[in-house]
Amino acid sequence: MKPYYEQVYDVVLNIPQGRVTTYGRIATYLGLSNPRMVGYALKNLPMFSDVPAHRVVNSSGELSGRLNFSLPTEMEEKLISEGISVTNHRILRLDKYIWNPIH
DNA sequence: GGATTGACGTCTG
DNA sequence: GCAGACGCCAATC
Repeated sequence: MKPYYEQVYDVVLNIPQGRVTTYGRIATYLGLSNPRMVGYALKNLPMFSDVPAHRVVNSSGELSGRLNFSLPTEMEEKLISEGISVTNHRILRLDKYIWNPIH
């Protein structure tokens, strides 16, 4: 069994382009009792990694973790370049872009 | 080893 | 819809 944070990475890596998911969904999918663990795992994310952490937002669709990125502005641009409407650090039509890990 | 903090979510009022 | 309280686990001090 992988450490919980590696499972988080694995789920995030499976998020298709142009789609996003929430901390709670990842936590529920992995059986984590606390969604906060997902955020902690992403916080511990190595700087040189291919994990698209910018596709993970909170339940409101807000980019709550953008300040933790080395380049917060680039994070928004990535989402926009993937076809996701982002305004005021928030995703519009979140229910349209939301993605379930189970799939 | 106790207290604090944190990319959060859900329940209540 | 918004604000406050609680929960839950891991890392850090």
